Amino acid sequence: MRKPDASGKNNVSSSSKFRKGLWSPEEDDKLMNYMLNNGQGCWSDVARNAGLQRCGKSCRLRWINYLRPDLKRGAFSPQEEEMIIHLHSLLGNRWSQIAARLPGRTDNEIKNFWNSTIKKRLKNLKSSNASPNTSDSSSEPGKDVMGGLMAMQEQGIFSMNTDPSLSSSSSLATSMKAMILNSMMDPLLPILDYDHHGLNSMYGTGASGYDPISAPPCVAQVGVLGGGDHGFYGEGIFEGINVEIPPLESVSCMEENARTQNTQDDNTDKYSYCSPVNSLYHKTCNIASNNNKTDNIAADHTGSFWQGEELKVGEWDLEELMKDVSAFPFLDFHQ
DNA sequence: AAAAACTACAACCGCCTTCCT
DNA sequence: AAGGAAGGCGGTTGTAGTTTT
Repeated sequence: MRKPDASGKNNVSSSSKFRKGLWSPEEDDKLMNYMLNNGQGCWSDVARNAGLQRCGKSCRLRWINYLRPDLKRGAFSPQEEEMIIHLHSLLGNRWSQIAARLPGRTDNEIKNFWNSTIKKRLKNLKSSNASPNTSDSSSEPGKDVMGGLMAMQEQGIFSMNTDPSLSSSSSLATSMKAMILNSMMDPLLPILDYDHHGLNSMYGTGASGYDPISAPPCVAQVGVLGGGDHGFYGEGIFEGINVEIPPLESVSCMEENARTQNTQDDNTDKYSYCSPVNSLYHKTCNIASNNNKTDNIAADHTGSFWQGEELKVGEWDLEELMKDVSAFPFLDFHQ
């Protein structure tokens, strides 16, 4: 942390007229009062009009990460932890999108939490789970995966639904377990990159190039770890389950819905995206008011997930997915 | 008790996208 | 269409506080 400058004289670099470093209580008061009285406008105007020697960016950050009244304080709950792990397995390091689904939490907070706590925990888990006899794990990754799931379940990271009717008869469930576990076990691999085990990036077209933003839609053939060598798309068929996943911003068809919802929400507090889950998508639209198409995915309630035999571009609906965790029978977020 | 090591997290930086002129 | 300004985001840094040695 940087030292706050109580005098207000220092921390103003000679090359910039703006103050840097920790915010003093006086600055916080100024910004808070201004925001509560005037609301958000152009951030550089906010800084100027509030009488702050800060750049607009700094004010924005301070407001979003610290002063906003709807922020939750305190430690993450176990449920939030589970949610973060789960969302990270789906979204990678897209902290803002993860934060948008955790009311009252900021991307910075989640990012810090991940880097300081979860990442370490998973790393420890991974090393403790790595048995001395590792020869089998490379040839039978599925075993490794299930072992890891068990270990994480024991440590309370999440619980597995052990109902055999759900876990053993469903190749999809098995595949999803493996997918999520893989990303959990190695947080450095954003989603999947299991070239040699039949899994590959769900998003990218390259073997290891994870770029969900630029990558075109691809067909992810959900298979079981330890399957063939053909990767996650193309010719490799594992269990005949094809899931076409669009890049997250391929949602032009959703924007109309988002706009409609925005209209309804015009009178709501634009800064408050702390809301009940069932209205989270409304708020997400507001937060995404700057045409953040990615977040608008969350606004689509007309899309379907796992409903059709083949999902089309634009039907990937993460919010729907998150809303109904029963889509993931192997994960129990309500323990 | 003091020093070293570690942890948590606020804030900055730089890049990218979007908006406006 | 081009260019600049502003906003948004993820990565990284720096340090106060805590724990360990």
